[in-house]
Amino acid sequence: MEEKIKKIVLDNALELFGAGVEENLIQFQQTRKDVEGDLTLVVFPFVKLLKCSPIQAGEKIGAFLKNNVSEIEKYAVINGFLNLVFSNDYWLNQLDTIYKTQNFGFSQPGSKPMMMVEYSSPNTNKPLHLGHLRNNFLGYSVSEILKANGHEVVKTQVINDRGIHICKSMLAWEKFSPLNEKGERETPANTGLKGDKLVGKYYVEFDKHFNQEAKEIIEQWQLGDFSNFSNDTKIAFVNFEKAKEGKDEKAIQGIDDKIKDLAKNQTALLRDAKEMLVKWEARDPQVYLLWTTMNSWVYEGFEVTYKKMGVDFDKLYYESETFLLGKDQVIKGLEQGVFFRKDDGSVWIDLTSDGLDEKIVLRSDGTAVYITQDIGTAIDRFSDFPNLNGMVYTVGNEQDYHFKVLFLILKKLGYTWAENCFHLSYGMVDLPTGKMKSREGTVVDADDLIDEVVETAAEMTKERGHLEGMTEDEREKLYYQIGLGGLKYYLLKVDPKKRMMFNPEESIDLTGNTGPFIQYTHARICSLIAKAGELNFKATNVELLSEEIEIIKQLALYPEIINEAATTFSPAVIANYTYELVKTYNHFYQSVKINIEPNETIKMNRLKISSEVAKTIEKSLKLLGIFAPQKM
RNA sequence: GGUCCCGUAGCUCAGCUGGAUAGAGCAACUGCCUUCUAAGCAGUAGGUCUUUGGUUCGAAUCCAAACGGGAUCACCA
Repeated sequence: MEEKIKKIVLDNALELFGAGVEENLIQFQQTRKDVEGDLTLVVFPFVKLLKCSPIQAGEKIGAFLKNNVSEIEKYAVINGFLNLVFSNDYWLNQLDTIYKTQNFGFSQPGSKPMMMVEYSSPNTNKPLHLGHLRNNFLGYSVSEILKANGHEVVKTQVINDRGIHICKSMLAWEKFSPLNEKGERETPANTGLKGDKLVGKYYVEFDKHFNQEAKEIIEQWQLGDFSNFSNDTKIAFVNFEKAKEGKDEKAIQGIDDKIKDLAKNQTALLRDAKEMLVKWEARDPQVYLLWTTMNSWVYEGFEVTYKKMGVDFDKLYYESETFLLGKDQVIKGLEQGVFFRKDDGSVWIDLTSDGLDEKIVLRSDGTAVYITQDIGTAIDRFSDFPNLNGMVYTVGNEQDYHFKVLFLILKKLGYTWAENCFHLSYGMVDLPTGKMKSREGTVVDADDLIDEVVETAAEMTKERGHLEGMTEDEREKLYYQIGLGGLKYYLLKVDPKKRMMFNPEESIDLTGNTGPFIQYTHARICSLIAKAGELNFKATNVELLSEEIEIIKQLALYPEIINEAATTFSPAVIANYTYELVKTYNHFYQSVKINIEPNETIKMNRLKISSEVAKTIEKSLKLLGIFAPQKM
């Protein structure tokens, strides 16, 4: 409709304004809710052209449009805004089009280029936590939204399964796990612990002993005993201690941290962990066996958690397999002159002309750093999927700089697809008590949180739900759908880019802008339709109420909303739209008779509207990874 | 310190490609279930859109600075 009006205005600009007009002068906006109208044209841009008041300009354009666009029934000018009112027929046609269109709002599958979405990408040394939940829900939802918008999508992750952090868990398990009566160390099988939890426990265990050993070393130094340490260490320590004199508390804290780092670097534990990493890289059979064993425990645990979260992946990449991939690319880039080598043998890229720094891409000993493998993995993915057009990396905003550098390097290496790589940079999740810190035990565990949320949903649903006729299994499933739906909605309704506050109490709320509120509206419509008897949604000629037009208006926006959510990679756009739609519908539901409407034609039309709302809710929730129960 | 992000009601968030009187939810207070699921609806109250300048017919929205908060600046990942 906007296009139609725009075209008519452009075609008749000479007659209307006595001059041609630029297309961008024609600005539409949604009519304010408190004034009558279905679409608003901003007339300010034409005032200069017409050399008259905004009101006169509006009247002139309004009269012209009313005479030339059959769907426009009337118009009114208020404060330089031309409010157009569309005819009853127009809205009936809109409703019928929405009803008849398969998957209204979605684009033809495969009509847009193939995209890869990376999300989750956890370390395999500890269980998933609240931060991973935001990451996973976002990545999964963005994938679904891109599919809805016509893209083919490959969901992926790169599993951080190697490195010093993994060795720490392994070492701690070997050193500190108690033996049972059979002489076995702790395993998921003999403890009943979930694999990722068990490995995580030993990561914490490592840290505990690590800190203890560092503390003892510092105490030894403070007594002036440097018998087991190098002269450099002694000098460094003495200098730090000197530097503390006369400083304020904050500065002293900073220096103490540096002393602690110094001590940590001297611990036997870290030395052993590093040694283990070297052995791992040399494929030492014993270390490799330990590594595959403990990783397999973690994967079993992760699988349970992913299933609970309702996310999945099409293709997995393992860092242990990809970490060397980038080295060849670096050598190639070195030949191309993209990179340069320093005297010590390390390889760098100079990004100062792009406003960034120099960045290392290969260590002096020839080993790969983090970004090296990311270069390799990206290129590898595009060769694995020849039709791949772009990639979305769902990674927290603490890595903004990393991705800026990565994309720039790929571009400089000559990969044109680098322009289609996007860092979906999401903000941290804060708790009311502050930041999550694993060391301080303030991390919210993903499994525990989901269990709690489902438990609460169960209690509330037993209290107020409509559970009659449901089996125990169906009830359990419903509690899960409501609990998890609430949690997902809570994490997805906020703009991904923004840091957000996670309030445990609010996350299980059922009222207001929440998942269960939306699910409830869906269930209520399902109940209406189930009780309505035989349905007949043929196009009819009825006089629509303003409440009904409001709903049709919002339904008609759906294609735009999906497109916006897809191009901005923002599930929040879907969440907020769905919430608005549900509010509009609930207002209608409470003030208008539906099933109890005596006029059959009007009743059917209201059910038709209700049914389209239910379908839209169901589709939207699915885009967010949330189920829409029929009864609750 | 350099770079980047953020600052809207008591709290959590929408609105930000400039447009009308800045919106929701939670919390507080009032009403509405003999009628389709009250996990609902209607209403009251709550604002210096951090501040100051600039651009503009028009600024929460764009630009600059200040203040406040955060992230990042490893031959870690």
